Amino acid sequence: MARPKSQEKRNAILAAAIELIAGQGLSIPTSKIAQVAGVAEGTLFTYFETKERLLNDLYLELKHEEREEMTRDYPVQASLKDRARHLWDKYVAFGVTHPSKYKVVIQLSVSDHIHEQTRRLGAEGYEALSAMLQECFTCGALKDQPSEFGMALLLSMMNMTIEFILQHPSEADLFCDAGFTAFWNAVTKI
Amino acid sequence: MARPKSQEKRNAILAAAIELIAGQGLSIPTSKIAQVAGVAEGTLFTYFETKERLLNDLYLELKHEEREEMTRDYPVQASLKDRARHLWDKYVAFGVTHPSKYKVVIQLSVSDHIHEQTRRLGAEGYEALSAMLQECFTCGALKDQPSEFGMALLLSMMNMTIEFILQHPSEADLFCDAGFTAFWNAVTKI
DNA sequence: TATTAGAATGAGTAAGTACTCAGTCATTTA
DNA sequence: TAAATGACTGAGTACTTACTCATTCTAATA
Repeated sequence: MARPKSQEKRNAILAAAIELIAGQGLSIPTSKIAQVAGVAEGTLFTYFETKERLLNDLYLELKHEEREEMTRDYPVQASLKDRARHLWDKYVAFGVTHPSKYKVVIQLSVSDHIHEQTRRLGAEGYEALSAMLQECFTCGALKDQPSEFGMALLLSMMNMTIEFILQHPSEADLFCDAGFTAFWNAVTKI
Repeated sequence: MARPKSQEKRNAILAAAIELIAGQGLSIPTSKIAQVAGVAEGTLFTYFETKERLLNDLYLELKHEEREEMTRDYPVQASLKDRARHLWDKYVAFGVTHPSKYKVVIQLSVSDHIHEQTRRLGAEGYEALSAMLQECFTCGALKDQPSEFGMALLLSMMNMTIEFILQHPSEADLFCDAGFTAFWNAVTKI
């Protein structure tokens, strides 16, 4: 029987954190985040115990969004190549249309603020993707490698493509295509 | 006519910064760096005007070392594939045998501490590599892409390989090989 | 409507941090 | 050897930051 926390405020804090971290880096003060979110600094700490917790929660939130975006409308019945292409396009589109979110995930990933536990949680839920990759591998030059290798390869190539498009936005489709072709050749050719 | 600065002390400061940043991140205090380097905090500031300057100088130093390592013993007369393989092996070996240096470059790259000017300086000196890449492209699926795309692709695949090996050190050679095969297929197949 | 749990506030606090500077010392040159 | 330059030192300074807490407000229930 009391005032409930508001999802809206929580989202406002996370949104402010995204914009500020993308622009100014992880050392942005909590006071600034609260200010941009339109709440008092104390309020930030009723939603997130510590700044570290805020960063870890933010990381999970973004990873979750990424995964949702990738697997929305996944064409289960389509050919292997079309399914791979679907994931590729969705992930790249997510990064390109939300550059701040993309930058924040990257910054958090290489920082020392994200706990091992958080990383593990963020990497969950990719079973379908992993299975698909396994399938891609079966006849290609990488058929003896563990599926984690393929996953790492795919992720790094998608990230490279996003970063390249962010620097050369006028030919986004061209580079998205080129990136996928490179990946497909890397994985399926002998 | 006075006491000269010592290259040794400068190196000690940079070495301390590498180890500490690799382990604790960029927010490591200058006092700690000075302490580990075995000099007074004030001394650090006679070698580097500001912490930012220290980070930018460190970035350039590491980029330079990377490039030196890559191009040492470059087999100018060898086949295209052998030359590509040489660069691949040297770069990956550098990252794997100097994980702290590798981690620091990556952290600096995505941070907001490195100036545009510094980035440009760090990217200089890759003309030979760029020409070689152009040659790799000529008959492959990526023949219409700019050479920067190939460069970005190569770099991201090498970094992925280094990171994967650091997590699975027992089969380093296997993954180094797999990574190169993936790259070669990505770039030369149609 | 009255009660109450607990959300919201923001000035305050304790702990750092980058950088300074007055004094000391080492090295070079005249 | 003496003078002069500037490197070396580390306590001190000015500033920033994550987090607290006494107080005020709000909404859900009895």
